[in-house]
Amino acid sequence: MPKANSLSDLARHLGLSPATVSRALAQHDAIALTTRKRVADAARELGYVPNRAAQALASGRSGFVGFLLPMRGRGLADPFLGEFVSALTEGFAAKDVELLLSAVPREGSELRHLEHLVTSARVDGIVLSRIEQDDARVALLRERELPFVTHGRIGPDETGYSWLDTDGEAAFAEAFDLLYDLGHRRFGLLSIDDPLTFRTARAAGLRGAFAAKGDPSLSLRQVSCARYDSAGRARAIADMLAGPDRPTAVLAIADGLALELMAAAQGQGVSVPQDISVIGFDNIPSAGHVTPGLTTFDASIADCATELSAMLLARIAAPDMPHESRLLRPQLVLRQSHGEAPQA
Amino acid sequence: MPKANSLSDLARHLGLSPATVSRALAQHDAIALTTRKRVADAARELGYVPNRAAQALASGRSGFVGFLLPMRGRGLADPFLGEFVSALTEGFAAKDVELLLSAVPREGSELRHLEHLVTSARVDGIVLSRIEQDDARVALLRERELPFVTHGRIGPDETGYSWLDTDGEAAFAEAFDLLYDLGHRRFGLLSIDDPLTFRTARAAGLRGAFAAKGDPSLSLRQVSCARYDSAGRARAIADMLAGPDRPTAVLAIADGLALELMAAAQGQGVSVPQDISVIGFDNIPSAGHVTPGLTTFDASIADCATELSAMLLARIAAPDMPHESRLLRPQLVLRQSHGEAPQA
DNA sequence: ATGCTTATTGCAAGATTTTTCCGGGAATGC
DNA sequence: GCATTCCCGGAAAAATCTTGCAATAAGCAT
Repeated sequence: MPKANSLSDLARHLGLSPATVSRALAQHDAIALTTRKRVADAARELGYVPNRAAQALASGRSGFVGFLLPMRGRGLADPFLGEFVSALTEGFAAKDVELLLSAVPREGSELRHLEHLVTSARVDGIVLSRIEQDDARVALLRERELPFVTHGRIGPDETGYSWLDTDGEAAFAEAFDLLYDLGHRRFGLLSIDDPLTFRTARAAGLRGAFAAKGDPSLSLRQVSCARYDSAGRARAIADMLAGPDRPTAVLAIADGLALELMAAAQGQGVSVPQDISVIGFDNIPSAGHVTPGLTTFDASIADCATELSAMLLARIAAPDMPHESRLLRPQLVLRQSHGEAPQA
Repeated sequence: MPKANSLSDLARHLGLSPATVSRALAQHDAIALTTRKRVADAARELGYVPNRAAQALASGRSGFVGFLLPMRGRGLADPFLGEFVSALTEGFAAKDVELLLSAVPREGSELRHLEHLVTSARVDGIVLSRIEQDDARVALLRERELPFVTHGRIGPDETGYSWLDTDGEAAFAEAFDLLYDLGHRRFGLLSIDDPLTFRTARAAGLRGAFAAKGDPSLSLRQVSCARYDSAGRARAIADMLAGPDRPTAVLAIADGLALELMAAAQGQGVSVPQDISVIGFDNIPSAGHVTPGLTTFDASIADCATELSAMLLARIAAPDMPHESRLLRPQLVLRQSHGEAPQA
């Protein structure tokens, strides 16, 4: 069995021009159906597979979508990164698009890196996550007119780009109400310093629900720390648990923090949930494995990724369509880390 | 500031030929150092970034490395996938190579998919994992002479390709000896049905150590299940725990199984480690979060990935070098899921 | 027959870079 | 001063596919 390695090989073998073969394989309807079939059969027979680089150069479409991976060293990968990229990859595969992982160097500007990625024409679109206030990456991509979607959004009512977000505001309000109804009055919010917008939304949700009660006996202790600084986290957690008037209910911005808080509390004889209730966010696998199980919100990261991939494919196919957005309501997973407020 | 979008733009601007500019940017020593510097400065100034597709077409190098991602649906991604691809991505980034994630469709041959990937010239190399007995993918890549490295190996003494593996044989022998010294005599091996070679190696390690004792009071109960069938796993675990002569020490081929076994045991009033000792493999995050903490082996997946990326880059740079291999000794992480054998 | 559609296919020009081959100028040695 | 060597840089080909436009063939009405 001979092999056809290039389009012209295949064309010669069929007695057709390369142009016709190219269009036949792409299912152009300018090509007779019988010809298309003949070409497809021959291609399969001869094991012809188009060269992606040539395709990209000629068509201006690379067939890749980019995702930026910030480098931060051992054990600091997002716990749901695997699930997220898996679902993205699968979503794109339906349209024969592949996911390109691009490492953002530890020091050096992520924006520069993104610009490089875009101008090298390596990708037809970008999935952006970890959205910040005034995110310069969003501005760059809009200016360059490269299709992109974001996981998270800058402000509450964005219409200038396509985004998907989990409704952290509603979630934290729901958590507050749940705990309030269980008698809690001294609340804590364990947050992060990074200017990621999900932090703001969740905090706003909590504060909104808090203010809505108009209950003068309510108090809120807010503590935050740098996300990837374990000493800083320990300090923040210690602050949260310090003093006789420490909160009886703590909302943590992410499960990782919630788990560390639970461990620290138990380490100093404060038991969960009898003395302190803890609610997290994300529902990472460990949340179900600790004792007591961590009550948290499931943001169904894989569904987000699937949805994002569909949104991005749509934008790539029709860049001038109006922007879409989706706000997903995270699901409260009730486990054992919350309970009634302790008697004063 | 003008923009140079193509090599000829830049060349025109500099009054040089595209050829010279190309070579200058690639640091060929046929180009005067002063010229190289002048070109580099102009490129930075004008924001020139080479088009990757054109580069790939002309040079035959895509600048991408492929990794196959089997699709199996929600929540079934490997728990260390995130860490693995993160470290791979970072390792490749040093040489400006990016990682391409290619989704292997749920049904449909992985081999066909791989062949397609290779003949489309999308990637300069491949990282292969989940190595099986007589793995056809290895054979294919060798035949096609595409650089690749494997995480795992087919047989004990492979020299026909470059591999990196964790020494599961030594690890399981070590675990056996540890438990034997704690007085255990009735052993269990909880394994998987899939013909992945790490299964064989770990089982061999256990059986070798077992046989080496020559102790007639020793017994071994072996149970296995399909990896992604939760009913099957439950059945296997039930079998493992059934009967009055159930093992007092179980080695699980992977942490996921170990955790489920622990939960099942505790669910039926068998306490860990008083009644039964459990040791896993992989050290996934949850292993440290469960109660009691799971004693397991840390295969330091990120180190493996870093090493693999270096090996593959070396092969791509010099495809005719002799093959390398690395056998990494996993580290036993002592937690609380193992202990002395119960009194008979 | 003639002319007009319509349906198919082919030609040639890109798309952008790398790479091979080669000419010309400068430096070197005698 | 002449031949030889050494560098440097230019022209053109090569890599493979897509696409706009031209061309051919076939079909049909007049």
